[in-house]
Amino acid sequence: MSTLNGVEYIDHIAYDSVVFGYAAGRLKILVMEYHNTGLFALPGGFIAMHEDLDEAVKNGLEARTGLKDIYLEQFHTFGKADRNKTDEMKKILEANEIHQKEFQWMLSRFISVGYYALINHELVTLHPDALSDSCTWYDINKLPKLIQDHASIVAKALQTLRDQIDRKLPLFALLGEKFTMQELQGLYEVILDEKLHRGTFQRKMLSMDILERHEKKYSGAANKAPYLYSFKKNWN
Amino acid sequence: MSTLNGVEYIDHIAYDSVVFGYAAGRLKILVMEYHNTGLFALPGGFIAMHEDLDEAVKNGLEARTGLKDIYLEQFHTFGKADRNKTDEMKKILEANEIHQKEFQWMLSRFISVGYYALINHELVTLHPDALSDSCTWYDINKLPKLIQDHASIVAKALQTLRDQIDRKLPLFALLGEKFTMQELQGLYEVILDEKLHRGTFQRKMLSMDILERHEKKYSGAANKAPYLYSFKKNWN
DNA sequence: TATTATTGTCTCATAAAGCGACAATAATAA
DNA sequence: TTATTATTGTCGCTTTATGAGACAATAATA
Repeated sequence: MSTLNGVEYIDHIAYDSVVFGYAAGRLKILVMEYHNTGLFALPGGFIAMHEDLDEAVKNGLEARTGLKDIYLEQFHTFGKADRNKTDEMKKILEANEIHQKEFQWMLSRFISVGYYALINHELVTLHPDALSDSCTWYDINKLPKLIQDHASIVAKALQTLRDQIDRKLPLFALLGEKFTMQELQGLYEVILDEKLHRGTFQRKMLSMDILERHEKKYSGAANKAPYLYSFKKNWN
Repeated sequence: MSTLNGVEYIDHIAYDSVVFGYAAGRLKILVMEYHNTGLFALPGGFIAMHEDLDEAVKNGLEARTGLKDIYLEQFHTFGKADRNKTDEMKKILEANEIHQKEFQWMLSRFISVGYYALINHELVTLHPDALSDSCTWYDINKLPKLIQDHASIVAKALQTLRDQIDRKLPLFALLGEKFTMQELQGLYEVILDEKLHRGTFQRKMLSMDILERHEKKYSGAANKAPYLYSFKKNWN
C-alpha cells in the first residue's frame, strides 16, 4: 500500500484510459506529456484502497476533463510482467526532482486495466496532472511515441470500439446533442476507417429506430438542407 | 507483497476462471468446494511477482486440470470495493486452521481478472487445491450458491462466450477431436440457449470452410449414419 | 428563372438466413 | 428379400439484409 497526496493506493494496480473525441472530422485521443522528458503517455492513475475500480477511472477522468457522467467502457487488462520499463518512469520522476523513497513504488511492476471513454471535445477543459505539462488532443493517426505498452493499449481500445460500434452505438457522446446524418456517417467512417455508402447508411440508421428527427439545418450553401437528428431517450 | 509456499504474490490482485466443459449435451463449469465450510467458489489464484498475468492463469489451470495449452480468454476485470466479503474468507481460513498473521492478506480487498477457458472434459483429471475438498463439474444451470460475486463472474463469462461464438469459434476445445454435425449443433444450442434450424446450421458451418469431413459414424441405430468432422488445421 | 450541390428516398441486384421438403441410408421387422 | 422407421445430406423457396446507383426535392447563387 502506498500513499500519494495523503491518499492510500493499491500497489501494483493502475488504470489507463483511451479518451476518444471527435473534431473537424478526425478521431482524436487525449495524450499527456511529462515535464522536461519528451515522454508521452495515456492519462492514467491508481485505485484508492476503498474506491471502486470504475469510480477511480471516472474520478480521474473528471479531474482531467471537468466532465461528469462520462461514457466509459472497460476493454482489457494488461498484465505482462515486463510491461513497465523502469528507465522511463525514473526519467519522469527525476525530471520532477522526485527522489524520495516514498515514490519508489511507482517504479515497480503494474497491472493496468484499460478503459476507453467517449466524450464531446467541445464540452471539455483539459487539466494536466502534477507531473505533466499538457493534456492534449492528438489525431489517432498522428500519435507521438508513447511510453511502455501504451501504443498497444490504444490499438486494443480502437479495435474494441470498432467491434462494438454496431452493438451499443455509444456515439452520441462524441457528437453534439444534434447532428446531421452526414456528421454521423463521417464519425462511423473515421472509426471504421472505411468509406460507407450514403443511402445504405441512412437507411440502416433510420431503420434502427434510435434517432429522432428535428428541424433542418440551413448552412447557407446552395443545396438542400439536411435534417438534424438526436438519439432518442433510452435508445439502447 | 505476500508469500505463499515460498512464492511472492502481488497483493490485492487475483484471477478467477470460468472453465467450460461439455458432457452429455450439457454445458458445465468447474467449481471448488472448500473444506468444512459448504462454500463454493470458482478456481482462482494469485499472480506471482515476476509472472505474466496470462501465464499465472495458464499455470493455475494446468495445476487443476493437468492440461497444457488451454484455450483461454480474458473477459472482464472485477473491481468493486465491496466485492470481498471477509466473513466468507475468514470461514475458509478458520476451517483450515489458518490463523497465522502471514495469511491475513487474503482477507483484504482484491481486484480480480476474469478468464474463461474451454476444455475437453474427457482429457482432464481434476485436482483440488490445498484449501478445497473438491474440484467438480457443475451444470451451468444447476450451480450451487457461490461466494462473493462469483455468480456474476459466471454470468459475464457466459455472455462473453455467447457474443464471441460466431466470431472466433473456439469450440473444438469443448468437443472431442472428431464430432458429428448434430453434436456441434447441440453445443451451439446449449451455449446460446436456443434451438437452431438443422439445415441452416449445417449449411452455415460447411460454407465457413473450417471443417474437415471424415468417415461415417455408425451408431447401430436404424437410420442414416452421420459423417464425423474435425476442425481444419489453422481454421481461424 | 436557370444552375449547382446536396439530401431523402426509391428501386434493383446481390447476399445471407429461415424453413420446409425430399431422396438416401442404416438398422430392424415382416 | 422387402417394407418400415428415424436420421442425415442437400436442395429450393421465401424472407430479410446489404450494396450500389438513380431521381426528384430543395437551398442558395448566377
